[in-house]
Amino acid sequence: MHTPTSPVLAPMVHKLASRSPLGPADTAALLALPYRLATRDPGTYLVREGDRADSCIVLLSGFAYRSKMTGDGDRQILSIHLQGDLVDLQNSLLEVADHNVQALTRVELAYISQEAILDVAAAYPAVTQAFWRDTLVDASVFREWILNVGQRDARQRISHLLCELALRQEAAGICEGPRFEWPMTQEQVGDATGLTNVHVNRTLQRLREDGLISLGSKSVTITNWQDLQDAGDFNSAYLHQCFALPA
Amino acid sequence: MHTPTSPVLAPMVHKLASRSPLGPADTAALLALPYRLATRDPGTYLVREGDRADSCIVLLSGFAYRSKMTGDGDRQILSIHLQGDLVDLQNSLLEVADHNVQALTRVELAYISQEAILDVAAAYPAVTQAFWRDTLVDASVFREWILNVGQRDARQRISHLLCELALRQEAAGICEGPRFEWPMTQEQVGDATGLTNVHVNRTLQRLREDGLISLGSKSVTITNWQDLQDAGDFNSAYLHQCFALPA
DNA sequence: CGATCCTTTGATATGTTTCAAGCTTAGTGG
DNA sequence: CCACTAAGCTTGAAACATATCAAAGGATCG
Repeated sequence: MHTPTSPVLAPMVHKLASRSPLGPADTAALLALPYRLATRDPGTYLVREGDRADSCIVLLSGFAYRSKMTGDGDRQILSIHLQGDLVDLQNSLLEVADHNVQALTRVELAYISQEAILDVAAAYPAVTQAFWRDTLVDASVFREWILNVGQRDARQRISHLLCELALRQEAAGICEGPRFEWPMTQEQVGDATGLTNVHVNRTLQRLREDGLISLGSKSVTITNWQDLQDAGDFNSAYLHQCFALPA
Repeated sequence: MHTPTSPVLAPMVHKLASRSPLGPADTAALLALPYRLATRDPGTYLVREGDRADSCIVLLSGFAYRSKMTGDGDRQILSIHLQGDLVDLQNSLLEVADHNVQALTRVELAYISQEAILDVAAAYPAVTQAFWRDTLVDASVFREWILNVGQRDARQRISHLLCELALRQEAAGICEGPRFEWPMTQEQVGDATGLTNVHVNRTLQRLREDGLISLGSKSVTITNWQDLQDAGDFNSAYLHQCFALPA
C-alpha cells in the first residue's frame, strides 16, 4: 500500500489490477497519466450519443450510467458505473459515441486524453492487456444484461441487478457489510431492467416482504444474501473478478 | 484484389479492415497467421460456458451464435455470427468462457492459437487496434440488443434483427440484393429476441401481410427496406461500419 | 415413406403496462 | 420554521401484449 505520485487515479488502477496482472512499472505508468479533474451534478450528460470523444473519462467517485434511447423516446440503461470505472473507453476508441453516459449522483471525474491512453498502452504491454480486458469484461456484463432482460421475470431482474451492484461495490471497497448505496429512482431501475416504475415498486415491495432486502434512502441492505442470489438467478462468474487484489 | 499467401483468412481480414485502417504489412501478417481448419455440424458447441479457451475461432463460412442459459434452462441468444467473424476473442482473452458459441448451420472454422494472436498484435500496432476495435464493436452490438430486448415490442425486435442481419451480410458481401440467408428456426428467433416461438410466428406473419418481408426456406427477402427499418426502429450506427472496404 | 423437426392455429392464462390519483419526502424561499 | 413545490413513491382498476398449452398441418431427410 505505497503512496504513489498521484493517488487520484488509484481507484482505476485498483480495478484494472483486480482482473489483469500488473507489475510495479505498469501501475506507476498508469498513476502517472496526466488528467484533468471535473465535478458534475446528477443527470448531467458526460457523453452524448453522436459525440466525437477525444478523451477518456475515469469515474473517481459517485455513480454514472450508460444509456440508449429508442426512437419512441424510451430509455434503456445499459450499465451502472462506480468508482474506478473507465466510463467510456468503449466510446472513445470508436470515433463516434453510440450511447450516452450520464451522472447518476454527483460525480468526480478525471479526463485523460485518448492519446495518453494509447501511449501508455503502447509502451506497456500489460497495460494494453488490462485496458482490453476491461472492455471485454464490460462486454461480458452486457451479455449478462441481455440475458437478464430477455429471459428473466421482474423479480429475477431486479434481484440480479441488486446482486451485481452489491458485489461490485464490495470489490471496489466502498461498502460496509451488506448495506450499500443505491442512488437510483425506481424509474431508473425500471429503465435498467426493462420494466415500468410501477412494476418495479410492486416487485421491490415483495422482495422486502419476503425478507430479502430492506430499503433505506438511497441505499439497500441485503438481509438474506443467499435467497437474493437465488431469486436473481445470480452467478458472479460474468464479472470476471478473478485476481486477488494486490497492494 | 491481390491473392495473398493464404486467402483462407481473407474474410476475417476483410471484416477487420472494414472498421480499422490496416496497411499492407498488417494484412499480410494477418493472412500469414497459422491456423487449423475444421468443419462442424449445426448445433455443435464450438465453445462451452466454463471452457478454458486456448485458441481463437474464425468463422470462414456458415452461421454461428453466442448464447447463455438461465438457471431455469431458458436460452438467450446474444449475437449471430457470419463469415469473417472472430467468434470468441471475447472468451479466449478472459481465461474462462462466460457463454456458449454454437454452430447454427454447418460451419467451416479456422482455429488460431491465442499465442499467435497476441504475437501478431504485439508486432503490429494497427492489428492490436483492429482486434480491440472488433471486440468494441461486438460490445456495441450487445448494447443495442439490450435496448432491443428491453424496450421494444415483438414487431420491432424481429424487424430490428432482420435489418441487422441484412446489413451485416451485405457488408460481408454474401447476399444478392434484398434476399439473404436466414437459417434460424422460429424458436431460435424467439431465443434471440426474448419471445416465444409461437409469438414469433404470429409476428412474422404480420410482417409478411404488411408487405415488409417475404420468407423462403432458410431465407428472407426484404420487400420494403424503408418500412422494415421503421418497423424495427433501426439505425445502423451501432454497427460501426465506417471505413470503406479496401481490396 | 415414415419419423422427426418445424410451423401454424386456437383458446386461455398471466405478467406487465397503462392510467389516474393520492401520498410521502426532500428541498426552497419567504 | 413553516408553507409550498416538485419529485418520487404507493395504490387500485382496467387493458394489453405476450406466454402457455395443446393439437394439427407441413417440411425435410434418411
